[in-house]
Amino acid sequence: MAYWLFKSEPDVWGWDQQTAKGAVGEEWGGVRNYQARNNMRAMKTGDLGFFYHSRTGLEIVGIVEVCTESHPDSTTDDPRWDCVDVRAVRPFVKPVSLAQIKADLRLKDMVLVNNARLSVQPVTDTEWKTICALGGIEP
DNA sequence: GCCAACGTTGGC
DNA sequence: GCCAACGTTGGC
Repeated sequence: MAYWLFKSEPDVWGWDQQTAKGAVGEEWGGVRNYQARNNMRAMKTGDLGFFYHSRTGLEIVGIVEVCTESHPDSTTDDPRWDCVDVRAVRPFVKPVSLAQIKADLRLKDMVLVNNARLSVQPVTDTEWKTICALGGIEP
């Protein structure tokens, strides 16, 4: 079981919209970056991910679960692009801000800190536990 | 809204 | 296969 982080601009697709999709979830389409796509191809059903609000918000707001493994992205005919479906699991009691993450030495190696532009990224077990604690929930 | 950092494209 | 030009992302 692996952990991930999904970025979205809340003006385009936010946590509230994700939550409204319920257990059915929603396709994480529109990704046009090979590294991000490869990360999605590596995902298994049941893997968990953080839901991060980029550009505005700049915080992790909740947890999603991969509910459908990699398949062709319906937002394009280009066969290069695949994506997974994710569903909302639970919100953080307290969102964890980028500033908080940057200030925490335990999180200094996070991809979020070191490769800000990658929109779908891996998260280590340790980072997962640390951030869940900061968010006020059990991992 | 700006712009630095990064990824992609395409001419050579 | 290099690299300049261009487009996009995302923090500030």
